[in-house]
Amino acid sequence: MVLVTMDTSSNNDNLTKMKRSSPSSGFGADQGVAIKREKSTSNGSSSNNSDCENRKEVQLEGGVVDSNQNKGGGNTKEKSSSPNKPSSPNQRLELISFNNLQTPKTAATVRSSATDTNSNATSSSNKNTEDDQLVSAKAEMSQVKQENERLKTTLSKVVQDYQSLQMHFFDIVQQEQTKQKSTDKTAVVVLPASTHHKDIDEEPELISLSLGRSNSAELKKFKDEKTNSSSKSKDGAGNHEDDLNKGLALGLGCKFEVSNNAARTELVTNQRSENSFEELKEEEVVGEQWPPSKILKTVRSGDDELSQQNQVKKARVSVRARCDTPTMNDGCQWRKYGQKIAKGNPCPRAYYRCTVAPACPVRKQVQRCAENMSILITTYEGTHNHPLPIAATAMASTTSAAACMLLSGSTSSRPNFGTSATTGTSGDLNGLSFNISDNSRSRPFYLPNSSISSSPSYPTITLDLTAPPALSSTSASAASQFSRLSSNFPTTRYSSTSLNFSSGSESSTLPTSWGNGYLNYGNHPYNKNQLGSLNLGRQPQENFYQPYFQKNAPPPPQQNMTESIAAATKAITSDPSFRSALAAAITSIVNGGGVTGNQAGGENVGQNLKWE
DNA sequence: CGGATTTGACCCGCGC
DNA sequence: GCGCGGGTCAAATCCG
Repeated sequence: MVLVTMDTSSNNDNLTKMKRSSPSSGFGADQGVAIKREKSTSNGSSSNNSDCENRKEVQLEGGVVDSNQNKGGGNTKEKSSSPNKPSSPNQRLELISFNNLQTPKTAATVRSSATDTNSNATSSSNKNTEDDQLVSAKAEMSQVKQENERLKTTLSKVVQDYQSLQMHFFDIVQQEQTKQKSTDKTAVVVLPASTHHKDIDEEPELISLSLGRSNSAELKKFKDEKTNSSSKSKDGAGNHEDDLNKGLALGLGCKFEVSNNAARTELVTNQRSENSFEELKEEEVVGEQWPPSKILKTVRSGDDELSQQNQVKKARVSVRARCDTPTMNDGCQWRKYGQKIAKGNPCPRAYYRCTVAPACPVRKQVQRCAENMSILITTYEGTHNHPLPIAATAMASTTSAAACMLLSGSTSSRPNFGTSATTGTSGDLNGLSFNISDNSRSRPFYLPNSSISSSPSYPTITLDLTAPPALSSTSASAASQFSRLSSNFPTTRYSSTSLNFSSGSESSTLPTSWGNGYLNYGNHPYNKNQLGSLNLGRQPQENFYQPYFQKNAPPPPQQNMTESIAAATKAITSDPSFRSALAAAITSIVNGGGVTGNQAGGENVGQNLKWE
């Protein structure tokens, strides 16, 4: 609803898309109203109403309308010609707007009309007819009044929501501004993970989430920012209009630095957050003209890119899910380049490389769980440097955000997930267990096939979609097990995060259509074949959640990440049939910050959902 | 025939 | 230094 009130004209298409992609409602009146209005306008455009836009404004603005449009006998005529039950949404809109604005006048018109009719009546039967008409008109009027009241209530609620969100946003901006000033002026000291019990308000670092986009564009900026870092840092509280955009630093590339040079990490993240919004704008302009990396590569030194890529590459997201097929169909195109028998697992491990773009660094490993062959463990590594197929956006955003979450937890910016442990953190977000633990130590406890996460130096986040939370899942039990042991290992270099998003009593099977239709805007040129083979069973739900979170999740700079997840998971758990809870939750983090979805080829719904 | 897959060889990091 | 294991390469093979 915020979307509608903020920028009605520019988001019509998005609303249409959202409506198309969200056939099921259920998240409250706001969503329902948004859909209803959009439906009305879209229908109006297809019918004989050329002024549907005006009519929509009438509704949204609550009564400022050209009186010539609705007053007088035209309205009366239209009203009387229409049945009590509007035959179409458009007609209903007419009634609503008419009633909204012209109720007294129209009532008077009706009455006077009735009076005139009475005075001119020559027979009792004729008079009775007029009385019937009058009664009918009054009944209709009361009905419309009721609807008008309902809409007014909805509108006021929308305005209220918008204002509260706006206030929330400005608060966040102010906080970030304050933090930025302090961090710019002081040397950043990254505490060991064991000391990260501080409140989330003290987090000096923002999170840049990648949605599978190439980091080349951002890398360029990163480098530029890096070159200007000293001056900017000295400026401290300088003129930072861009500070307004802090907290929205959700870029399209996973830009976490997981390096030993923690200070650099801080610098990078701070600077990135400073200009991230500008980057988003730039990327919007660039649109689908991806990748500009070729140009940018010439500007950038190879070392920067390599190091950056390595840092990104180190973050891994492992997804455990039940799957009968050899690989999880995540919507992306992969080419197998190797296969190995890993130690401790009779099942071979397959290595895949993303082939959507020739130089895409993203790779994945696929291996069956040794203990349960029905469980497929897919480990993603790297960030896509190309626009992703629609079907792949969910997984990309999920893994990317999960990786960022992991990395944020492993660096100084550890979200306050429930109880904080020294190197292990666990929490419960609306029934979804969430565990952060030291990778190198927890693997033996957590991953049955620890070989899938080969290198202990890689921070790995594990998303467990296999076990119902009621039964203590492997990850949860392992993580809690580790939590007990974690105090023995106070130093953490990389952490491993386990997200158990199994919801309800359903032992979730693999959502083989990761995000297929998740952003369903029709046929996308990519992966038509894959789309055809995808399981469409959960599409409606997935379709719905993204717009919901995009619109409702507050802009989470990293301190709000936990809240975001909590809100997302709350919404998730409210729908027992929802199986792709993970994707939605992560997406809520990503999109809640107004990320432009360029990875989807510029067609992402969230593209226009920028906080202004 | 071109693209994808297979598979043995090779490289590299790590631990002993 | 050596062995082990993970990861990658690239030639061979397969397949549509």
